[in-house]
Amino acid sequence: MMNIGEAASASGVSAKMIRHYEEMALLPVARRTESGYRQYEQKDVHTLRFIRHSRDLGFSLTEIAKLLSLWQNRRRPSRQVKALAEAHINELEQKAAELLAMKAALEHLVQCCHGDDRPACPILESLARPPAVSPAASADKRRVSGDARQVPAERWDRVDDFARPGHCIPLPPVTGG
Amino acid sequence: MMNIGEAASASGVSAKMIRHYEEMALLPVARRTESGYRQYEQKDVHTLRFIRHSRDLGFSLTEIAKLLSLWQNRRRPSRQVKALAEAHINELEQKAAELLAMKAALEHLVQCCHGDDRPACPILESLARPPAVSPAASADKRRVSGDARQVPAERWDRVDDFARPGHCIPLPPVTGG
DNA sequence: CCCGACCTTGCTACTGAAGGAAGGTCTAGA
DNA sequence: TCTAGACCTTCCTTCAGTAGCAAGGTCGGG
Repeated sequence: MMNIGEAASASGVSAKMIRHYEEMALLPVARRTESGYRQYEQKDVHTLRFIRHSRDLGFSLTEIAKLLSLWQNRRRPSRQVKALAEAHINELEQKAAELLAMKAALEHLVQCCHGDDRPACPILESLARPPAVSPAASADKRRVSGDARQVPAERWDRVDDFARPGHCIPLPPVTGG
Repeated sequence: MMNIGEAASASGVSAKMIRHYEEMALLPVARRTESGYRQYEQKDVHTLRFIRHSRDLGFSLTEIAKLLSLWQNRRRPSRQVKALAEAHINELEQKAAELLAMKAALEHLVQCCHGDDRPACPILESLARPPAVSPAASADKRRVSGDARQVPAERWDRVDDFARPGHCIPLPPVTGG
């Protein structure tokens, strides 16, 4: 039996978050001493560790709730766990891919930029450039966009506008002025 | 001169976010009609596009503010822009690496899991496993963890605990029961 | 008995980039 | 004139926390 502080240090989850998780119903309501201190046992530390590890792997609290209930169900089919994990792997992969696409696009721009004392900068120019309008668009332009509805997406939201090859504008070499 | 809706559809930034950016001082306060409607011109649309493109590349609003001021400063050294971009590339790379590390750790677990109707599941087992305690730790254990101070970090926060090889516990093949 | 560490509840406020709803005003077209 | 819809403001919600405050209760040691 231990207080919340000890459970925290034993599990790697802060006391604050333990209370938070209890409130979120991710953890069962802790037993209390007469004076109201939360009491934990080894089993709870295991649960907290489980949560901590799951968060370290990027699972959301919703997913962790599912994992916990599978963990605590002795008759779970491991199929379900695996499915959950695989879904999460896909999320992770997709997010990483997005980041890497941004990185690639930006790297392309960076390699075009001289990065010297002159103001000419293809990075800024690209950021300011209107998106390449496909010839199909451009007709209707009146009466779009209600207030909070998402913008009609002419062709917004592609990173790779910036990865189009061939827009490195050669600058004259620095001559010293 | 146009209203916010038109500026939104012309720039790819929602009306909502235009107001938000104005409030955040990312945009100058817009002129208004007598009735209070915000008025925009082409120049503002360019700025909005710049912001939109920057967000597409994952820049934070803080970084965008810097980019904007460089963009609007005709005497900027492109060096500064490039430095900002390169710093962002590093952030992107690091975040992607984190996600991929999580993914790798999870993939390792997943490949250990039979994913059938039996309950045995190395994924759950690993999540429940205490972190491998380095022999150096374990001495002082009293008086840790104030309430909101971060946990003393025995050796929490490593994803790769889960990537340790050699804990695939072979399960007898399914025989049908 | 007192000190200091620990715990309690409950609140606020912040992060970042929005989405959404409520309730009111304005404008354009029929 | 009426009405749809664009616009206005303000506040709430998301996600998973972090951080801090207040104001108090509890526990152990000296």
